[in-house]
Amino acid sequence: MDKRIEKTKTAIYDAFKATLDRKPYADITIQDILDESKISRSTFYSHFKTKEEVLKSLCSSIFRHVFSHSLEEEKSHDFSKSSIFDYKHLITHIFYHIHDNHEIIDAIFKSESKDVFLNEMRYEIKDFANAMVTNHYIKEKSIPSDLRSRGMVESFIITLEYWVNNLYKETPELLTEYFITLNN
Amino acid sequence: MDKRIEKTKTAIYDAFKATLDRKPYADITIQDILDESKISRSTFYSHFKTKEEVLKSLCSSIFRHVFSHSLEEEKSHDFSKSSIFDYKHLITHIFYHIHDNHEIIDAIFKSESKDVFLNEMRYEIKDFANAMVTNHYIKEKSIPSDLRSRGMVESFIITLEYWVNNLYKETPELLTEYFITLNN
DNA sequence: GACATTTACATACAAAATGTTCGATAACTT
DNA sequence: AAGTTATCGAACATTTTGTATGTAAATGTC
Repeated sequence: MDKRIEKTKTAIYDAFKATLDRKPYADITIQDILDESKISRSTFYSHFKTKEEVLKSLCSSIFRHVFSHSLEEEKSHDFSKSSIFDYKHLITHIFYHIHDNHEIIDAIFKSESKDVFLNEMRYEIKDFANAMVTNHYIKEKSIPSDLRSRGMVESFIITLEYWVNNLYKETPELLTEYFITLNN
Repeated sequence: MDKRIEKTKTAIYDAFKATLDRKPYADITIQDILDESKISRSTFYSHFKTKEEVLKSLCSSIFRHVFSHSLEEEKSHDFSKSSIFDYKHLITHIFYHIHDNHEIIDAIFKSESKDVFLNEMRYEIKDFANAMVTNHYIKEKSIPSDLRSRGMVESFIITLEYWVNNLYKETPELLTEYFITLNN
């Protein structure tokens, strides 16, 4: 990968973050990002089409870090054979690594871009939730399994939201307990 | 209230809905709304500042209808003394009246404006969830009560989402059962 | 280290969207 | 019927967007 591309992209990301600190997301224009990053207009458009694309790309890069680090620290990645305790560890790890990125996450949570961030997160943790449901809730017939796994995704989200709003006072371990409780 | 104001506002709402049918929300401009509604530019700005304001206003008008109708059909409005069965009836009513508005809701759910809609809904049902939690989950100490009620709000949302995506195949009564199950 | 390729840059530009102002006209309220 | 208020339409400056240049600089490859 060309170094210049990475340089340009991080410059755009940084400019976006900086602008997000002093302006609501809706008011941010591409022009703002150009001014802040000192990147030329034509260069910007050779990488992104819209500011939404910048935000999505930024969010997915955050999640790449969070999940790659979380999975690294898990010995077993074979979720088809894993127990509920493996999930607990994994989830706790995820909370830990989310905390590593709390600065940008705090900024995003204050803005209207929060929903874009959360939707990206829903997409990323969808498969985990499906695996958990199919491995541990098979017998339950009273509710469709995709609804159950959507509930699991949402439980994780609101637990995270609670944590962020509560200034990360709880430990990741306690947060995981909350998450488990929300899903019986 | 001046009739002209209502006329203008519904013209703007209708134009917004019509435009949403053929364009993604992000691409809609105020100019589009002006063209579609035949409302003059200066008139628009005397009512709304942005298209986001239009959307929010539209959403809250939908909820006003849904909830006012739902509450009308409930005999007891005193939630501090109501049982879990009263809530079941109320929730079922809400699902019924949501279905009455399914056309615009379907359009919104397909667009990026879905999040604005859902946030408006979260705000509207917050108090119900709080009431349900404080009346029926008092003893539970294993989880903060505001987290519990946030979970209740989100359970409602994903149940609704499931319904919409499933083309309203289930009855409101069954939906309510799903909702209850998601909250133990 | 020289070379071909890719990227970034500065600038310019047309088209579109935004937001505000104003006086004339029409519709509403009381 | 009179006075108030909303709409209209047109004009306008400003901002934003998106694209198209040719040139300079950085990069990866051999």
